[in-house]
Amino acid sequence: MKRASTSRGPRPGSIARVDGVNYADLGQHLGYALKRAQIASFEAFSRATAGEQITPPRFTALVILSGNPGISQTVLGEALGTARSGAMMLADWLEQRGLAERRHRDDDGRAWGLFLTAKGETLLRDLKRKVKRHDKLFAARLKPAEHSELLRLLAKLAG
Amino acid sequence: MKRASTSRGPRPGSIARVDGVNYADLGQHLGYALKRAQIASFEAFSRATAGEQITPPRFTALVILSGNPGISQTVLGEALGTARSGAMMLADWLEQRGLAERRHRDDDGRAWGLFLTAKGETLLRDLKRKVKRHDKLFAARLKPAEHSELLRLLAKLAG
DNA sequence: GCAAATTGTAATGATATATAACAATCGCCG
DNA sequence: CGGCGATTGTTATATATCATTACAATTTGC
Repeated sequence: MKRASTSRGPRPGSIARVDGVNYADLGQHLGYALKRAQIASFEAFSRATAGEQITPPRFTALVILSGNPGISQTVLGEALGTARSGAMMLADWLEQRGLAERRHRDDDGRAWGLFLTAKGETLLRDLKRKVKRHDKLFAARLKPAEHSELLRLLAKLAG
Repeated sequence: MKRASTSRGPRPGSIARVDGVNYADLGQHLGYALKRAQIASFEAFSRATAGEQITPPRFTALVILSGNPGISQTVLGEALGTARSGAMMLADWLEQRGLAERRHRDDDGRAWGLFLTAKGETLLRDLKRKVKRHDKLFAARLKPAEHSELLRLLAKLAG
């Protein structure tokens, strides 16, 4: 459906810094700082994946499928932090575009295993490259040491 | 409406690390790391504001209103990164609980100025204290120096 | 075998938020 | 002064995401 982008002002959700507005000590709040950074990162992601209809959850699903061939939809949902039904819709979406497929499982008649197709693998490789490049571009404001330090701190924070 | 919280497994959206799942190099992606950290932070925020129906955008709106008395709804929307209609609903919500009020503007017959009420100021003071305390608690995994370094890097990243 | 739990699925609902349309008002420019 | 475009607040509508609930098929444990 492609985002319209006909809007004039700052892109929705961008939390732009507006001139003349006093933001008080908002920057001291971890949550606010994280949100702002995440939005900036999301914009970089969008630029990287322009054209394709890839969202962060879809990208994550591709990565996890690639690293865990035959994973069940329930486990995929847990890994993504969504309800089973959410994993379902993701799987449907991937399947419809021929990026993944469901295969019957021998050991369990209820469950289906999810597998990336060759097309899915190819797309993922391409996406990873683009995302990494844009990540680097986007994080160019940081020195390399700062970049890795940030990743370390975020991981530590997320526990 | 208060979240149901009847769910059994990991809280939706938590992106829990699931045993036996291979996450590949997901942790190297800034966007993923940010999201995970933000979710953890959001949970801390929810704990801090349990009882009240305060969401991060509402909290941000309170802070901005406090620092910018008489701000217009359009500017508030820009500062929050939402469409005007979103700022509208936020203002409605705040007004309904007596936390803010709209006052006519002398200089512009179309625009309304937004002001925190005394009740709003009081609530904000209380919230700030709680949020700050939980932020610290939540960020306890980081050393104080790391905490401030993280804030600095995030701000630098968000530009 | 049979009850309970699990899996995938479908239908529904909630929520947040963007988009579009509209009236009132302002500001500019002739 | 008059009119036209832009802006503000507002409302209604659409959309996207995601949880919740219910259900059939199947597995597992007793």
